[in-house]
Amino acid sequence: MARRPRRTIGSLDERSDSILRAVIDEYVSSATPVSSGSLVSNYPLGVSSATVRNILSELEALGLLTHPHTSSGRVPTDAGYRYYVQVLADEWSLPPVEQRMIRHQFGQVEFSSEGWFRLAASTLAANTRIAGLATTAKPQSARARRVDLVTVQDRLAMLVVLFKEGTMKQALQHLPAITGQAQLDRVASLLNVLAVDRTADEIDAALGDLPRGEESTDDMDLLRRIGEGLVRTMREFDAASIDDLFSDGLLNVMAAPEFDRSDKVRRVFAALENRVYLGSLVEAVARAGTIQIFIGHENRPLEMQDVSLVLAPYGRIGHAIGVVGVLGPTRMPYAQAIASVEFVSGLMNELVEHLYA
Amino acid sequence: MARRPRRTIGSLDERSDSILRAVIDEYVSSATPVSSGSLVSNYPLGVSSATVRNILSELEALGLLTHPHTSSGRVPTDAGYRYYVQVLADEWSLPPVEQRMIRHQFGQVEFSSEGWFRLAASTLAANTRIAGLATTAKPQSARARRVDLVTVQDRLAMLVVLFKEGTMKQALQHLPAITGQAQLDRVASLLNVLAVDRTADEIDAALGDLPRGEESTDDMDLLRRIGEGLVRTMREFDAASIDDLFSDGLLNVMAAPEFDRSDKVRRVFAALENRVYLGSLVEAVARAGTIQIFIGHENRPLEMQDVSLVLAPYGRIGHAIGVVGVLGPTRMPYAQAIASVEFVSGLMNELVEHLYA
DNA sequence: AGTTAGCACTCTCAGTGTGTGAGTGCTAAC
DNA sequence: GTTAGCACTCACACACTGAGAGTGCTAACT
Repeated sequence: MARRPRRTIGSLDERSDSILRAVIDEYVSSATPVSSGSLVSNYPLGVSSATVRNILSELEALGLLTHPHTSSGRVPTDAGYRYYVQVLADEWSLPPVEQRMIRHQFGQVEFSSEGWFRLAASTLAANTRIAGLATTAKPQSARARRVDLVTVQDRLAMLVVLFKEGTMKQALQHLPAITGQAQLDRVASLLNVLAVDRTADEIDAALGDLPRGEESTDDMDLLRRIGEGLVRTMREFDAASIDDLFSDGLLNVMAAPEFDRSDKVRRVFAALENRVYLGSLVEAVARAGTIQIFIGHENRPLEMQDVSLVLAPYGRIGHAIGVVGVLGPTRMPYAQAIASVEFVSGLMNELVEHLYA
Repeated sequence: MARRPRRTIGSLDERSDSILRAVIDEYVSSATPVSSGSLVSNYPLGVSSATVRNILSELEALGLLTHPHTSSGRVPTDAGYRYYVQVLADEWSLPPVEQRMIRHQFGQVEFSSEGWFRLAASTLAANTRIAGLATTAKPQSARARRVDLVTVQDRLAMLVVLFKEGTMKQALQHLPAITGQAQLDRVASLLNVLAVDRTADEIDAALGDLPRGEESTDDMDLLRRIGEGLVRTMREFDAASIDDLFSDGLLNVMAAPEFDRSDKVRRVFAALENRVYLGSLVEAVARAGTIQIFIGHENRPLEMQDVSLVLAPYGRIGHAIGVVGVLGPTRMPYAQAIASVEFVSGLMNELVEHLYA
């Protein structure tokens, strides 16, 4: 042990590193506990299985590996994966062929409000063989780009808000009196003057500044009323940390042997349906401004503790931000996942940049 | 056998009916093969288990029941369920308390493009303990209610189409030259004159009728170009038989014992992700104009052959039609499912009627 | 000292019996 | 036509077994 540098958590000697890397690579691809013997025969370690065993038990003492039972091979712990992504996996990058292919696909798809997000999710799923996720780009405080009013019934109108970031919302508006499309058009153009390029708070303020009192006309009343509806709609939009979530390849995850029984799968799905935790992750990623990895027990909710997520933000800091990433069993190909997610988020960045330059 | 009326498929005698009903009810709630003994002790049949056994084997000979193995109880076949929904289950209806509760919930929710559909799906899921489904109401040939053009970049505009039925689509439009919002507004109002209340084909025809040749102005060129984009967008919308599909309670289905292994669940999910078959079902239901039930092997795709669907249309025939329904294991509470689906589809009918009167 | 061969030990896993209980189908009596 | 009685079948749970994989330890080697 004197010939090798001393090891502490966060910095093992080179040989331990390469053995840990080998264990994880092997386990990720085989999904079965890996034995000392299989390591020496499949990896150029240059030592015997006995030596490997010694090191394996050191790694186990450090908490990076475990033992399902006495006579079985080693399995990485969450801490092992964490060390792997932190120290061992920072070199990998997506092969240029794949990069070109993905770029090409993104070039193909027409923008259609969802097209890119679906594509991002499905690209990630196809590339990593686990689940791909993508959220729409959402600003902290959305700005209106255009507001429209359309009659639905005598006293019912549809308010359509198109945001600067490309998404839109619609809401029904009850009207105090029978109102024709002509009047709605007038009010809509007033509302546009008031609202375009503004946030909910700014529109609210502008509404307050409107002349009040005697000279108030029908149009003015309606403007105020619908303006309030607009502010409410925009505030609702602002409040959510995820606007829309696209996923693809959940079937890949279900196919993993760790999810052979459906109750395991169910837990993951339950977690995905409850947007609260995902929202908090998205916020964390947006705040960090860079790729983040959440491994197994690092996830708060019990039902997410045997999955890992790799998430990266895209968009413009301070403006609209969305997140793309993958979700899979803790036993996932982290290096590849990281590379893919980083590449796709970079691509999404370019697209956003290009579209809203 | 002389005292009882003769039995053929489609009309059993009363006692056989009630025993079949008992078998199915029992199996639906217990999920285990039901024995002659459990029937006599849980249902007021008034005969001994031996007699029940005789009838059970008759029902089996008719193909309505099976035997997993010699010494086990009976399990309904798909044909058994079919007989059940056709002959035995036509009396059940939703208790008034539930009806009021559901009505109330629908009253609560603001219309927000998706609200009702989500609610329909989740109501059905909650009520039947299986998965609820709802598609948006989609016309065969959509009519535009309003068209909008918004600048995105110098040579890029967003075309927003709001349909009469409440849904909307957006698509990017490349422009031949740098174009300001003012010009886009002019073109949009021309386009509205041309397009409002018209179908894709009608708009296409109207575009053809536009004056051609020398006097063509910038606006006219743009109008033609964007009009074509509009027609394309509308035709795409028309082509799909499902616009949007909302589901809730898939977790309920996963919890069923028949889906304990995740590969079974996977098949169902795969089937749901592939919209083609679902689209064909939706079309069948819309064509029939009334509730339709698809049991197990009656479903074409292999991966759907151990689930059943109960689907009912809503909307206005000839106009927009959507579908609500449930999906669950073939072992589902059909009577309750039928009642719930019929009630919710009725409710959706009212809402549509009210909104687009 | 670090490394390695050898070996005993442990534990899973697949295969095999075995007994029990549930549930049927048949038969003969009612 | 119905039913009690009974033989028969079969899944299931349990225990046992041997084989194989893989470890941890020890003693020898470099």
